[in-house]
Amino acid sequence: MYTVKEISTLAGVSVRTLHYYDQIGLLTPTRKAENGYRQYDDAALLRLQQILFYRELDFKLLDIRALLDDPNFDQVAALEEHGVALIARLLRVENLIATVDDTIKHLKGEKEMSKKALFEAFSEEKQAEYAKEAEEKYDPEIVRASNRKWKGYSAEKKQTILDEGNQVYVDMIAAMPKGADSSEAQAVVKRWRKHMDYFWTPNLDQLLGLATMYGQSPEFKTKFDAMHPDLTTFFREAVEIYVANK
Amino acid sequence: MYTVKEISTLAGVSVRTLHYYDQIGLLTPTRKAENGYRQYDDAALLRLQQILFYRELDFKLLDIRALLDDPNFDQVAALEEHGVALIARLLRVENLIATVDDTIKHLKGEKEMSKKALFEAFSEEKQAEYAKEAEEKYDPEIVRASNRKWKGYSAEKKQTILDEGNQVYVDMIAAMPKGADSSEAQAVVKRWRKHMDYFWTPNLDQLLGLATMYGQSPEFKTKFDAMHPDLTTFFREAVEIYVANK
DNA sequence: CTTGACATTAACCTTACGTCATAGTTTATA
DNA sequence: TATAAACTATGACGTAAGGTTAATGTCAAG
Repeated sequence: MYTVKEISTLAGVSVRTLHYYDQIGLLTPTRKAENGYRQYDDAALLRLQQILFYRELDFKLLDIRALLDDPNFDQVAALEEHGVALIARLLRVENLIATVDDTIKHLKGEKEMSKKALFEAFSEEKQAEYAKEAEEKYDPEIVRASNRKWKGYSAEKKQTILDEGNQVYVDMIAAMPKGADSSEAQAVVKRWRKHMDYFWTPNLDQLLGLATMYGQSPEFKTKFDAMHPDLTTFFREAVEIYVANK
Repeated sequence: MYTVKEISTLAGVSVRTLHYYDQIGLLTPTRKAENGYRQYDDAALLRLQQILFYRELDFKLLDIRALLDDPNFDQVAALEEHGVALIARLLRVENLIATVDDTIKHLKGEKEMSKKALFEAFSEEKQAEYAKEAEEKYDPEIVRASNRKWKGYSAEKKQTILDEGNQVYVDMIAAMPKGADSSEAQAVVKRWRKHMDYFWTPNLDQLLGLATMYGQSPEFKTKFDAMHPDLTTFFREAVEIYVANK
């Protein structure tokens, strides 16, 4: 048997919260001692864990109560639905982070930003985009598809594609003196994106992730460094700008 | 001059919200017409945009008011601080998504899970971990440091490191018949992680990201496929298991 | 026998609005 | 021009999930 304090520290919730959960009938103590003290057993503790789990998923407490008390409730369906919502949330947070970064740069005078760009992160279209993208991202099928795509090419085709890739890097080096934000560099990024399409179709986030990884893997770094010492940095910068300007 | 309704639809907020913002002095209308109607100009619209921006970052409305009204407020500092909080949020959401996936599998009977694993996502240690990781992730210095590290090696050293890397992949292929969760495969992953250390020190998230990217970049995929057709898939699986077991 | 840690209930406070209710104003239409 | 539809205003209450006192009771240790 645990006291409120014990449960409180074990589960990391406040005593007030336990009182409240008792009050709304979400988690009633196993029994009450003569002195009126609440007492909880292991089953109660487990139930609390479940409550916390769903609470973290932004379920309302009363919904959680209904869910835990109704044995007919389809937990899997509810979770899957919430999984998509979570991915949308993830995308929104990622977008916010990018906006924060951009705004800092903007305030430091390192970056020009239109009012539109500054605030489009929470437009309705963006929200819809998050939702759509979330559904795609949640589908593991999409990853498998990209693997199938590559496997479908013949050996020569593969070689052609790789050669085309190398040409992109060569052109990128040529564009370096003009700056990462030059139309030349941006055009190369665009071609690179198109090139990636032979394999899979990365979204903007993934595109940036790829460019970043190019600078973070020893193997790649070596190859790029051999072509030009500043290529990885420049490449990432150019992609960053490309992504920022959508 | 805009009416409440116009602003409301333009900015995607309710009329009630505008009333409320007026009430707390966060966004007072440019002027009030004789009939008492609120009227807003473009400046007000811009201020509303700023309000929405900070609101989205979870600032309290009264803090936003203070922030926007005080010209001495250090916006950059506030944003940077909030950037870290946002990354922590991102990590938490990522963890939640993983937990949801696992829980679904668990409910479908596809996966064994200890009670501990089911609920560790919101333990205090985890929260602390998020915060710490967020600070690291947010610090751009860390990226620059990894570049410096690699540049510091001599040419022979670099070659040695790359050879060691290839040896890791060869050993990984050798471990394939035992399964991705075999101690052999896991040991190779551990070595790979250590190997990466020559270049930078990825955290678990980044490790997984790297393994994923290996399967998503044509260049890498080609190299790996040449060694063994299932290497990328197996490699990622093994890293996934490694990361899951921390 | 006192002190400090812990327990109880009760009641008000909080945030950022949503939701009526009531009433005046403007605009579109019959 | 009458009237309905649409918009505006203020005021007041409601909400979720507890936080924050306050007043009081209980228990183990010194």
